[in-house]
Amino acid sequence: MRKELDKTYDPAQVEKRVYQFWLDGGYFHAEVNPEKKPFTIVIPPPNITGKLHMGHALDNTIQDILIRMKRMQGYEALWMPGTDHASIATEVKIVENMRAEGLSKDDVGRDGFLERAWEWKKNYGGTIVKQLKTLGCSCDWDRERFTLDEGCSKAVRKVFAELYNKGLIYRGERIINWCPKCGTSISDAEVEYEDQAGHFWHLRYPLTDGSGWLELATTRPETLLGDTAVAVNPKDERYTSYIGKTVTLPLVGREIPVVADEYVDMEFGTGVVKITPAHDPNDFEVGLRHNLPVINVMTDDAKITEDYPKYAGMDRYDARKAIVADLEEGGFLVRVEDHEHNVGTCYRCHTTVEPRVSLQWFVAMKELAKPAIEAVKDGDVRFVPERFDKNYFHWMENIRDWCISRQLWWGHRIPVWYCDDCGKDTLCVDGEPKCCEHCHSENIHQDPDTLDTWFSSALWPFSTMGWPEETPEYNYFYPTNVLVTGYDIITFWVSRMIFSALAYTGKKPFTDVVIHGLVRDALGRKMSKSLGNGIDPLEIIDTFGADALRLALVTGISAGNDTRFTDEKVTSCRNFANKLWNAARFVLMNLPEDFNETELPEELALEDKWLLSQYNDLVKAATENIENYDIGVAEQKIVDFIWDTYCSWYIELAKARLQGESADSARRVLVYVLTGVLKLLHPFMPFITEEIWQALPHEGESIMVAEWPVYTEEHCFTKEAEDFTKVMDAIKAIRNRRAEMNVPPSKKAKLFIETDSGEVFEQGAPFLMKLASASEVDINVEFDKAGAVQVITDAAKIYIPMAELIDMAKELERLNKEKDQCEKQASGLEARLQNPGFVNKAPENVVAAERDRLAKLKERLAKLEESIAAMK
RNA sequence: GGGGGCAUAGCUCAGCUGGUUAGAGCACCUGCCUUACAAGCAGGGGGUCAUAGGUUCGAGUCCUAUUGUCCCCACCA
Repeated sequence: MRKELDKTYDPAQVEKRVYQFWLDGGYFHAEVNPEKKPFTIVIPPPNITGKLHMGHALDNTIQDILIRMKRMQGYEALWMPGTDHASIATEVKIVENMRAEGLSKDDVGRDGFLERAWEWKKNYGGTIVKQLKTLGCSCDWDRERFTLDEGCSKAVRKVFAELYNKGLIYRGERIINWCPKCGTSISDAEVEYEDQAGHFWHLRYPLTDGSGWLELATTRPETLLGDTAVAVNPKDERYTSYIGKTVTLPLVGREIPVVADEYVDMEFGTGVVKITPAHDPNDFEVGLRHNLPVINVMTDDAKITEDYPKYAGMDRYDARKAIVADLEEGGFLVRVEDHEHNVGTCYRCHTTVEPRVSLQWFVAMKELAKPAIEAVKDGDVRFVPERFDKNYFHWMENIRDWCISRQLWWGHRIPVWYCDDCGKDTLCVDGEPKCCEHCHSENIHQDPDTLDTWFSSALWPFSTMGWPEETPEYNYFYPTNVLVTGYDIITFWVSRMIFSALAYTGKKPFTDVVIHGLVRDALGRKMSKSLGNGIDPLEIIDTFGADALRLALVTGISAGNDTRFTDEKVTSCRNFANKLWNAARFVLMNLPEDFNETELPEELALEDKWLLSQYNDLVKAATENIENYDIGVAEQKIVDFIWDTYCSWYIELAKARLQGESADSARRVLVYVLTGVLKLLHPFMPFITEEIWQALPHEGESIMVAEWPVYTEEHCFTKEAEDFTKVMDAIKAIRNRRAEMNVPPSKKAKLFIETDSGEVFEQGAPFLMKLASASEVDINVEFDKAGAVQVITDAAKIYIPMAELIDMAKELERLNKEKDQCEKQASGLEARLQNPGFVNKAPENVVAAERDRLAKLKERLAKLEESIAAMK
């Protein structure tokens, strides 16, 4: 007996089972296969600290849609999964956990800490992977990778060594962004700026020679302790005479020079700037130009150093208060203004960063950026939508050296050892060096720092393929085809993958970069922890099913634009799943037990050809849309086809046939087209489509590996489709009229049709009876037209004898109104067609279409006039 | 300061290289338990496509300016 489906689709009892079925079948696994063309996507590796949020859900749904379609199209489709060790995020988490036990990093030591971190990774690192599985992602889990696993680490060390040997990685004292809370440097990209209300303190610094003072303004008075100069613009005549003199630093008493530097904006403030090279990036530059000393006044946790006993140990903000008070007392404070300014904060913890001079490792970016810019300019790597290349160029063209060392323990340790005797570096990418390679001293120690997380994610597209080895996977699957990610991560990750890939593999990492927007809440707000407006995808899956969630996420999306997630959307997607489910139930209920046909019948009826024609067009359009990454458009077309074309029309049409002679061929068409649209829908809604496909007559093991439908000339039934549209138009027009007159469907009425397409309407008669409440259909026969309702379409004039229901005056009014509209349109068209500009310059097909339209309008007008005349 | 997005029905959004009468979903109104589905069916109302110019035979679509709004980058202390 054929499997009975429940009346309502219940995703909960389907999804787990189906996913396991796929896993058991090994359908997600891709292998090097010279017979097939490869298609590869690498997953943006989620952080092991992460929980699946809507952003992941969208990102991975899009990837799954692409990879599932390509797999069905016969590509060897690899979706490479994995996770990111997320140095700061994870380390912060471990530290928090330890704090709960009353322990600090120093208490447990480096090895003890790493042990805990790996333990944590073991316990929780897989959470997000499990969650991706509930979403239905068809990743090749056999190949799952981790940025800190042996292979990735090897790639990291290899790259470090290459850059180091080329002199592109260097160690130096630079001003960097320091997060006092995380206790580490962070790169420029990791700084987020936010507006904060602050103050502008106007101070005066007395000239050492006692000839007066210079007034300047600052937003950070506490950095005064580290001032090593005061600067003015060389062109500023007000201050020319001061250049070369010295001022005495208030509270500190240090004598510091007045220097001239272009950097100073004469228009801003007083035109005098205090220079603190150790705590401001611009001041640092000024300091370099004028050979100024760099005086660091703060500790790692942003407290004042011991060098200033009065303020030592004070937090930078407490020190600010104390210093301002002292300045005021000393008569150095002129006035205080309110001042709104942008301050940099740590992207992980949002603590205000402290610019700080320290010894760090950097990657020299200028040279690496060049080919990366070229690759996008030449179109080797393509952003979708294109406009994001502007962001990319801007970033790449103005790039500064990348600070890659982090004062953290969780990550790839810098493979450099320092000699305690000669002071030189020894690089070692394989294990530990025995001695210093310069003086052979055994007194060496490894750099304690680790690398920026993004250093390893930058290698992800090829480190996961086995690089630096030339593995079969690397040769076959790399470069990858598509990268799918949000616009918020272009600079962090995408740009770094591009330059890394070009520099180390000599190949681009991927061809297309598909950018999607953010998933916002129903009010258009960013989902955030602090607002508490986040929607948990797992809860949505529990309530509505993974398919509904996936469909809701891609409904109406367009590349690069944000989308809103609303209850209504996911509800209607769930409803769609149910609709499809019931359509399938209907088809199955009408299949005899021994029915196993998957092919079309020899003889196709008019409506079959119409449906196949529509379906054929859908196949072409949807495939092209997905290939062009117009996921939202493809989704809409497929859903519309299923709901409207297939369910509302064809199933209803089929009902008129299923009891009769052509039942068998109707069944075959139903099954054929349903199977086809299930395939088209499968990338979007993998679970329900598999469940239904299995219940239908089918060949093969799983819809996942069934053949993707292809457009075929054979099913271009243009003429038949057009003919059948005439019948549909008539049905719609009749329904419309009956609804307007409030005639219930139960009240059947005779139809008299006058038409030039008699044969078409003969074939359509059963459908007029079923769908337009006709009791009988007479075509082109004589009858008494008096008192009949008249329905006019392009192809026919239909009379419904319902004298008792008609208000003749109203009927006449309606006909006149319709006539007026027709005339208006016709005269507009005529004007256009008489315009020589239009006729001569517009393309032929456009002109022809307009002519055709006018002809149809005129026919219709004639019918209307005739009807009006008859009523008088 | 530089760059970019968006502005279309009450709401959320589609609308590809300019070409019929601008679409969908939700909401709203009317009528239906029509034997797959009330998570459904049939029908309906509702838009001077932000504003002002321009290019064109033809503009929601291209150009310029304006307004509003959001974002990214820079960071004048």
